[in-house]
Amino acid sequence: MQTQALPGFRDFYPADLALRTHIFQTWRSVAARYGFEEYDGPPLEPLDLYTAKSGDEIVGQLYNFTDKGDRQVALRPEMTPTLARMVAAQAGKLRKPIRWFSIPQLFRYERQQRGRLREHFQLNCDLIGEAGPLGDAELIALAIDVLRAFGLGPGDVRVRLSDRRVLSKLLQHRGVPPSGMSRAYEIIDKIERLRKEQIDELSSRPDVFAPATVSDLVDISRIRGWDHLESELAHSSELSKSGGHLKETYESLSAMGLAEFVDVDLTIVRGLAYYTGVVFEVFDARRTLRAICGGGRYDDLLDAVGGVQLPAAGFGMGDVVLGELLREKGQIPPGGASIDVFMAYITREDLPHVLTLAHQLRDAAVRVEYALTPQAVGKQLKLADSRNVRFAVVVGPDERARDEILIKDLRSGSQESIPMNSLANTIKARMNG
RNA sequence: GUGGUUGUAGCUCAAUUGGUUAGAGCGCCGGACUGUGGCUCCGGAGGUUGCGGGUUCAAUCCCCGUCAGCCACCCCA
Repeated sequence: MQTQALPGFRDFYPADLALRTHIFQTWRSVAARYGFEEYDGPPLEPLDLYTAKSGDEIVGQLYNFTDKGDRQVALRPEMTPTLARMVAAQAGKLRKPIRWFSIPQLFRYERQQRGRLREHFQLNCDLIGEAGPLGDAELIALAIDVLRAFGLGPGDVRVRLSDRRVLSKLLQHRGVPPSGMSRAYEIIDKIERLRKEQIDELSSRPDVFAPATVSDLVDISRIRGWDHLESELAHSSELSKSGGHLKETYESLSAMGLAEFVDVDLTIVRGLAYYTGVVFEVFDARRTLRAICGGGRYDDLLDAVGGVQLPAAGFGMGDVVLGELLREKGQIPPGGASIDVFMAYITREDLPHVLTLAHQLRDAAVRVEYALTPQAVGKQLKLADSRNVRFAVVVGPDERARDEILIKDLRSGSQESIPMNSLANTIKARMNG
């Protein structure tokens, strides 16, 4: 008998599930502010939904198997292919732009590390049928507002914003040939994680992006902020034109008052091959955790998956790293009481009255608990206290003789006798008070 | 998948160079307090020292394997 969940999988005890619920509620409420509608798809998909796009090597990272109908299947590692299929199937009847979000549980067969499990939940927001920069800005603003709703500010989280079209033009301008572009992307992507020796080593041998050099790549990777980038783009009108979309995206965010969260930074490339334009990631400001959120524009994917030409952009935000950051920042809401009233009784003869009254309260939507095994009153109140409950009601022979019960406010310690038949009204009145 | 590192009670951590019965705080349970919670005091339960093997008179400690966590790769949700 296994005593632990599988590696990379989580048990959600009530306190853990409370945090998860808090995260999901916040996600849903902010997505709703932007007019996004929730959808879902199957957690199990045909394997080739993923291999067609990413190649066979992705299989090593998937939970895949052959089902009893001899189908090659996989637990979904991401939502975008499912979304692309769903949208493509009904592209003709859906009003554009489509604003959809989902909170899928995703799976990945990889060695786990902190912030990276084999299973997680991810908020996915996608905007389909809009090619303009305002669409990108809308998504980035949504991501930022989600984090703001969790109590995080620009000192806590940073959006790093790039555009592959701009990066591509800059690389081209420095002499990178089309054949060396993906290698150059790869190096830009990891350049700030490389040690100096590794950079020197790269520089010492000719690479496929010649005549551009490693120091060209280093220069580009050091561009920080829109103003800096804009001055780099001023070298040619073609370069300048390539930055138009990113400029409008940035300026839109600025007009929303969100520019203080955003750093233009071309080292954000993102591994997924299907991104075609603006890409962004969100990190904790101290950069001690993995990316909290990532996304971008993927204008060709729906065509590739479903033969429908629709521009699209989206992002994903996982619950694991976000949860760690919230814990670090003390933004985990305290657990509230699970019940409103604890009913205690003195003798067995009092019990039927407790059952009657408790049920009346429950019918009135009051959360009630009582001892299921007769115990000393002190113990019953001790249990009530550990439940963090507001009111205790004591039913005993003395009170019953007068047709009353005792109601005690466990916060203040004050108590009084009230008529038995007024319990529900009294509780409801005091709960609001 | 590769390399490194860690593993003692539910949690956080102790335990002389390998040496009797592996301890403490918090938490949990019980009592003081048989019609009143929190505070205090007292008591109790809880460990195959991750697991398996080896060295030794003797292993929590040294060695090997394995599992799990963490870190760096690979890869990226």
